[in-house]
Amino acid sequence: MIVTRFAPSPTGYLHIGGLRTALFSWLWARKNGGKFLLRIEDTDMARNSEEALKAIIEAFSWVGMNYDGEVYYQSRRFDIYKKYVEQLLLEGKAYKCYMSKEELDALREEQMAKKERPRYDGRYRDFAGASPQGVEPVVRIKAPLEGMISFIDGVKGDINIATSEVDDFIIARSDGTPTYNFVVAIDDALMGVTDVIRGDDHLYNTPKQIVVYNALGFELPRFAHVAMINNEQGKKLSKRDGATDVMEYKQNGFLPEALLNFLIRFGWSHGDQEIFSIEEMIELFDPKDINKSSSSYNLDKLLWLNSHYIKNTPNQILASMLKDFDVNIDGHDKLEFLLDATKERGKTLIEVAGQIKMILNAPQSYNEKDFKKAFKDDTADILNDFIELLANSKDSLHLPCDYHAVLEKLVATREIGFGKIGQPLRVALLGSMSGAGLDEIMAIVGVDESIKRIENILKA
RNA sequence: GGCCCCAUCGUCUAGCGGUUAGGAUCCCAGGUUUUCAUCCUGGUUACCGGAGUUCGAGUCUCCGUGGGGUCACCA
Repeated sequence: MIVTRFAPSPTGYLHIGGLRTALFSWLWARKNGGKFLLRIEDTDMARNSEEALKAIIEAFSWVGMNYDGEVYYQSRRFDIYKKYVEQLLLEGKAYKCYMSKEELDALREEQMAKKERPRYDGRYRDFAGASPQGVEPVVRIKAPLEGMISFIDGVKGDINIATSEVDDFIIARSDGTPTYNFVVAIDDALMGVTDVIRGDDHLYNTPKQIVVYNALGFELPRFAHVAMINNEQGKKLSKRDGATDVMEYKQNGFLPEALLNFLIRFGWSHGDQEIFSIEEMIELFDPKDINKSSSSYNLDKLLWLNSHYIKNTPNQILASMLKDFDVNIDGHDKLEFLLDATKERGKTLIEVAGQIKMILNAPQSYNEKDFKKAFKDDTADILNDFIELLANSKDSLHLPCDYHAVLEKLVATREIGFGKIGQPLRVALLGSMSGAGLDEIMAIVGVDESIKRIENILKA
């Protein structure tokens, strides 16, 4: 069985890079009928935030990525890790190091001054003397001294890292709490994770974790390190790059399907296909198709995808999503017209909501340029004629085509072009010269409101 | 700086030794539309550089250059 996991640390919000690796992991598990687990890496008690944790879970729920079983919290598994520390100590695969933080810092500075790679010098590795007093020791694991640590990465291929790059790293702090690389390896092994898919900023953690796997006799999972998504300048994506928090996309009127579709195309593709439903993603995704190079984040494509998904979302569902954007049209008798007239005109739900508000609320003011452009000497005359025609056939006006017939009649009898009436009419109805179709707007707001809006502009 | 990874249109990418180097997005032009948007058609734009290997290289090798990652009692 395939078991994957997503293991964020609750130190900040879930950003799109994290969501993308989560998506990859989730898809791979779902495709294989396996399990996708969620584990919270909160071993550093000082840096955890309850709020961040909630935000991560909330983001998962918004995009519809469901994890299997309960959420694992590393902070609740300390006794497990402790047992393994004891075991390694007993077996001589780990040892206590009495070097103080100050000494360590001094060593590091010295090495840096000599332009050497900072690394622990192993001074307590084979220490047999009496325990120095006054220092709470840390526990370090014995990393191999010779050769290479090698593994096959599912994305990048063969990775070989010299053991000189991996020092005897700390697995338990002086306060007894375990550290990241130690617990990750234990948890992945204990949870039965078969495929570790994560950002390639973890590539250098992998040899360390392999040291732990080997020391404990655990079987290695497959690793797949996915290249980063950079910002538009090609630099590392950071909080400062604007909308990187997943929930911000929701607030900005993006659909989760659009976001997921957007993200899966970073580093993964299937021929020339651009649009993928969740079902297709599950069917087609394979980590072996992930490409090695990093990519740069760019908003244009997301906007395009979002408008595509908006256009293809059933009106009822759209209506319920629009509630978050100050538009409540549930139960509106012209709901279908309203959304058909606006959903093709907005790249985000915010824009669609704006279009709807423009239709539903009589204009408070008119776009000055449009007003000037639309209103000629005979415009008032034409609009008055139109009001009369509307009033006369008041009872038979229901559908957009009914209104269209009236417009055609006016154009025919007065022998004018559509623009003569269309442009000023649109300014009267919406306040500006661009927007939804005239017939639709009038059908939605009704005859009386349409007449009222025309009368209003005639008074202006 | 050491180590590791990467390199095709502005961006996301296809390509897997022989292609007029394809698609998408963006941008521009035209068409459709009473406006805007949608939609349709067309167009501009790319193999980082240099050596090899080969009859033939975007594709393989090496070097350079550029970018990224990583070097904690953070995760």
